[in-house]
This record gives sequence, C-alpha cells and structure tokens, in this order.
Amino acid sequence: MGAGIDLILGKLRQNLDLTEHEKAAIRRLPVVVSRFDAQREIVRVGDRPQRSFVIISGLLATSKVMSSGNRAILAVHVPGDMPDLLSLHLPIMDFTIHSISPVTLGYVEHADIFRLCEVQPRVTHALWRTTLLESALYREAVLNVGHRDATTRLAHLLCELFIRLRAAGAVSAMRYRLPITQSDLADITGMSTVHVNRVLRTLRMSGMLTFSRGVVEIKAWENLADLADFDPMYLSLP
Amino acid sequence: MGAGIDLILGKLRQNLDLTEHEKAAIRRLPVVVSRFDAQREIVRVGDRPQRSFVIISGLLATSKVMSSGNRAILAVHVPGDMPDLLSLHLPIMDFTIHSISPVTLGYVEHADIFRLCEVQPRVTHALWRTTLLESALYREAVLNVGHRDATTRLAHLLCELFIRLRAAGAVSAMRYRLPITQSDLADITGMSTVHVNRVLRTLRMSGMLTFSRGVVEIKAWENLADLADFDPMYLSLP
DNA sequence: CGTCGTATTGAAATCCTTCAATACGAGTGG
DNA sequence: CCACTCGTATTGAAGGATTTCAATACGACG
Repeated sequence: MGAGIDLILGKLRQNLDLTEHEKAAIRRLPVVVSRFDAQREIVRVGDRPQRSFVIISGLLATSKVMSSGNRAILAVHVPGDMPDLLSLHLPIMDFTIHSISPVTLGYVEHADIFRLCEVQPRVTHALWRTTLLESALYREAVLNVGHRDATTRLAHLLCELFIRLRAAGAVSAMRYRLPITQSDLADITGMSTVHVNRVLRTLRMSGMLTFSRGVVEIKAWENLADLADFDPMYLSLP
Repeated sequence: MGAGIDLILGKLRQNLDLTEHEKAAIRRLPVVVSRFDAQREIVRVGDRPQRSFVIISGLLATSKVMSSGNRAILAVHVPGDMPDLLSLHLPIMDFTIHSISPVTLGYVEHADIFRLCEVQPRVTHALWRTTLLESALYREAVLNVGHRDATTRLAHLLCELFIRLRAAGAVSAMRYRLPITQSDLADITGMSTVHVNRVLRTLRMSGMLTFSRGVVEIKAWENLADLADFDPMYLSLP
C-alpha cells in the first residue's frame, strides 16, 4: 500500500533529505493495512507491541485514565503520524491509543524496521527525528494545558490542529474537519465540557472561529493566533 | 572526565545492554566540562547547538515564556539527563534551558556523537531511547499540570523528583535536596506562588511531606503516592 | 543591625466547575 | 411524514478552587 508509506516518507522527508535509494528501501517495507471504527482501542496500557503503525487516514488520541476515573487526552494524532513508534525502544506501553474517528492504519513489523535501520543508518536518524518532533508536541502541550487560561488553551489547540492537518494535506481553505465532540475537546484541554461550550461561543462571537458539527472554520487567523499565543516554531515545519 | 560519561552510561545501560566494546567507545568521547552558577541560561530560543551536554551535577529546567510574560517551566532535569540531545536532529531550539542550582555539565560535540553512531549502531539506539524516556516525562507532565488539581499536581511532581533523583543516586533515605523556591514550583506546576505555599502547608499538616529550605522530606510515601496518583511506570525504571 | 529575597497569611475577586434543566439534530421505526 | 429516542449542545445559577492584591514575617548574609 503505497499511500501509507508515502505518508511516512512525507514526514521523514520534511527536513532530512533521504536519497532515492533510501526512499526505495522504505517503500519496500511490508505494510499491513487495517481499518478501525471510531472509539476503538488501538493500543492498551501494558501492551508490548511487536509492530508500529502510521496513520493513513483518520484521527487517533493518546490518553491515560486518572485515579479519579476521568480520561485525559494527551495528544491528538493526524495522518502521517506514528504515535507508537516509541515502542521500538520503550517496550511496555504506559498509555492508551484510541481512534477518535474511523481510521486506516499501516502496520510495519518492528523486526522489519530494525533490519532496514541496519542497512540504512540514515533511516534510523530519520525515524529518531520523527519521535523528536512528536515530543515537541507534548512539550508544547505542557505549556498549553498547564499554564494558559481556558480561552487561550482551546484557541491554541485549534490553531495547532489547523497547521498540522494542513501539513498533512487535510485542509481546504481556512476550514478543516475535526470529527470530535465538545466532550473530547474538554478531555484534551483539561476543562469541563460546559466551559468548552462557553469558550467556543466566545470565540464564535468574537468572529475568529466557528466549530460546528465537526468542522472548524477559521475566520480571522491573525487574531486567533495572537489570542492563542500560537508560534508554530515548535512544529519544525519548513 | 569519567564521572560525566559514566553517568551517561548509567542511563543508557538502564535497559539496553551495551557491550564492553561499545561502552569503551562511549568513554573515549571527548568531553568538555563546564560549570555554571544558578539562574544562568545554558541554551536559548533560536540557538543552533553544535554540541550537547550531560548533567554531571545540579539541576536544570526547560522553560518557555508566554505572551503574558510569565515563564513556564516544562521540565526539570537531574544528573545524568541530556536535555538538549534533541538538537542532534531538531537544529533550532524552541525553548530555553537554564540552571536552577549551580551545575556541572559535560559537553560532547555533535560531530563526535554522529561519528560514534556510525561505528556503533547500537549506541544510536541507546541515545534514541534516552530521548524517548525524556518524552515520557513530558507526556506525564501534560497529564499532571493539565488535568489534576493543585494538591495532586504538586504531590506528583515531588514524587517524580524523588524517584528520578534516587535513580540518579542523589537521595539519602527519604529526603532529597531540591534547591528551588516556591516561586519555581509555581512556574513548574502552573499555579500561583501563594497557592503553592498553601498546598505545601496542607501536605505538611497531613504528615506526608515537608519542604523547607530546599530539602524535601517524605514522611509517608504510600499515602503521598496515593494522593499524587503517582504510578512510576512511565519512567521505565527497572 | 539592616537589607533583600523568600515565605506566609487574610480577604476579595475571578475563573471555572458542578448541578440541573432544556434544546437541538440525526437516525429509527411506525 | 411523523413521533420517538439518544447523544450532544446550550444555557442559568450556585458553589468551589485558585488567583490577585496587600500586608507581614522570616531568614540568610553582608
């Protein structure tokens, strides 16, 4: 399935120029494509995966449950991401990955990845780099959900998803599909569902943004990014 | 300076058994040792480091400033950590690293690291793994500062530092030096200094913990870990 | 002994949550 | 086409957690 692998290549290529030879070697990786409905657990706490996957289409979320019983979403993953690539080196998963929307995943065996890394050391570094890009997202999330007020927090999240989905080719004009509920937004931002609703209303009233039936439409990017304290440097995009 | 390098080895060894040959190769890396006072900027936003460092002694913090002007501390780094190792693959720093206490750092040139990785591919994987361990800290921090109440948040931070400093050999019995102010704790947890003070009083009153003049003493570990919702699985310790 | 950063406490204000009730919208079966 | 149902969205009002403001105390250090 060339589609998924080309997505990986897209990410890897971002800043590290792989040779045609190296790209061809990646394209030869055996990939198993699987589809899942929304709200399915893809990876569970305690799992010891023998393979990792790239998201070909759809959205995933990394989450943990707290002792209170509430579920916290720590990250949202978009097409091209490989959110469990870290299982290559941290064998026991300490979080859950579940599908937000229906998803298509491309699985690659760890053994095949390691074999490729032996032959093509620069591919090792490219994969390493993708895990570092992901950890930059977590770092920014600490800032966002831990240190900013509710309006800024939600605005920043929607700015980040706009830019990341655009980089993944899932944005037309100033609008993108975000098939999640306000309750999900609450689990991501650490706010109550009620307050998510109120903040969304404020953003709508201010004319910056609408979110309705799973579609985000950005009406005033400059104002929004300013309000959100959003500086995309941490995304390391070209 | 064998001390710093052996610290790296300690971290790397944690779960990946390097051969004597590989360890010897690491020990041969040229290291430049530097000392800094407290509150010095070690790495700045926009820097393009040509070398990385391991913390030989002291504490560092990774932080960003928000548009409000407030400084948020995203992570605290202990001896053995290599908090800017990611500059190997993400060349432009998007955060600041500053010293919390006086520190001793062991610098290694990127060029030397890359050269070693070429000769010893398993060292590449060991270094990759340390960056993944660090990103697990950020992931847990998202949960902690974004989704838990103030008491749990602060208790969790002090639990984590206890375990990490113990793993770094900086703990005697149930007490450890944490030479930071309550204002720093506020910048880490995303709370106000005043509230940090009140929460510390609560923890002291409940008999779980004292924090006074830069020394944390844990009086009731089980109760504290329970209150803090602290499960060390994310640290991937043996 | 004075000074300065840090710690501590009280009181008022604010942000956000919780509780509770209602409205909306898409899908389902009659 | 309509009534029903269920998940989601929306709004009001009250309560709680945390911040802000302001004042005082402590402790290390010159």
